[in-house]
Parts: sequence; structure tokens; C-alpha cells
Amino acid sequence: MSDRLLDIYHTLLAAFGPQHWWPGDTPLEVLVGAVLAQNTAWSNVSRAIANLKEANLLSLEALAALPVEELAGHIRPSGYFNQKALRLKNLVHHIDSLHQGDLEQFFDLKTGALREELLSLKGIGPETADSIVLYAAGKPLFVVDTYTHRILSRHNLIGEEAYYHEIQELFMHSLPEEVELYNEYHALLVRLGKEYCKKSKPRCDDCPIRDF
DNA sequence: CACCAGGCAAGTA
DNA sequence: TACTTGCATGGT
Repeated sequence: MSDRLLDIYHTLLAAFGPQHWWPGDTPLEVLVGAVLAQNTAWSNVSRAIANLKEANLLSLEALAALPVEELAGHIRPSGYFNQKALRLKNLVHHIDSLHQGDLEQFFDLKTGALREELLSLKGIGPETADSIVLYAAGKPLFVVDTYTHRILSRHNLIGEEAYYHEIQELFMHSLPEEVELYNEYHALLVRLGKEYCKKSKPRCDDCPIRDF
């Protein structure tokens, strides 16, 4: 299995090239993007982030001072804006109260501790936590999303009912523990999913990994 | 028009 | 434990 996962990675990289994830300029932007991206098309997330940048709100200080209703207004295009505004405010408040509003200090936690703190917050589930750990903090945790699950299951590499944690373990036990590899591999799976493994329109005949 | 997108939490039985 | 539902915009 480990060799198969590595073969798939190299095949995807050859087919698509490097994806240059995460599309965010700073760790804070990546953190915010991770929450806004929950069950939402990236085109909508990028509009919401552009609004925040335009209003000069992309800093922990500005976000902490901003009333939740106003934050909701700015992130409207990303959908679920009331929930996501609350989730962002909770996250910012956590960093302020437990880590002196210092994102670097927060990210200095050991990988496991950082993940647990993120998971303890309302609105941060496994995928969002792992995305933040990998793409914002730069620590090696493999991110599993719906595409990862669907792609592996359609290729009979896991069962349809596989849990998040066992899929994550499968990758992490099969691959060298490298941030760059985890980063690129997840991004490639999303790329593959968008183009070839959509829920209702799979293009399995042309799929770059149809033989795996 | 229906369906989907880089989820998560809360409610029900 | 195992389903179900609400949250919401913008693209296809």
C-alpha cells in the first residue's frame, strides 16, 4: 500500500504539476481561509478574504476589535457567514487569551497539542484543524477531505465507510513524514477530485490514476 | 430548475 | 451509536 500511495503521488505530480498550496500570503490568511473554506467553493472564499483585506481587517488585532455582526457582513460571499464569523471570533479570542495574541507562539506548540487545542474550539473539526496545522503552522499532519475519501474509496483503496482517522493514518504510516509532501499530495488530490472525481460526474475513463 | 462546494455541531431515537 | 438537519453564497 505504501508504494501504491507513493506511485499515485508521483503520477498526480506528473499529470498536474505542483499546486502551490495554500493560496494565502500569510499564516493568518491561511488560518482564516481554512475556516471560510468549510464546505464552500474556493472562489467564494477568495471573495470573502478580498473583502477583509480591502477593509484592512486581516490582522488579529482588527478581528478581535470587530463586532461579530460586522465580520459576518464582510465574509458574506463565503456562505454560512453567521456561523463562520462566530467561529473566527472564537479562534481569535483563544489566541488572544491563551497565547498573548501571538500566532507564532500558538504555532510553536507541539503538533499534537496544537491539533488538540484547535479541535477543542467550536467550529474547528478534524479537517480544518489539520489544514491549519499543515498549511498555516507548517507541521506534518496529512489533511483528509471529502475528495480524499471519495477518491480512495472509488479506487477501492479504502472502504466507503472509512473514518477520518484511519485514512489519515494510512497516509502517514505509508509516506515519509515531510511537510512538503503532505502539502502537495493533499493539494493534488483536491485538483484530481475537482476535475475527475466529482460526486455526480466522475470521469473515471480519463482519470490519471484509473489504473491504480 | 436541481445540485454542488477544500465541514461542523446539535438534535433525535 | 447512527442517522438527520441547519447553516448560505455563487457557479454549473
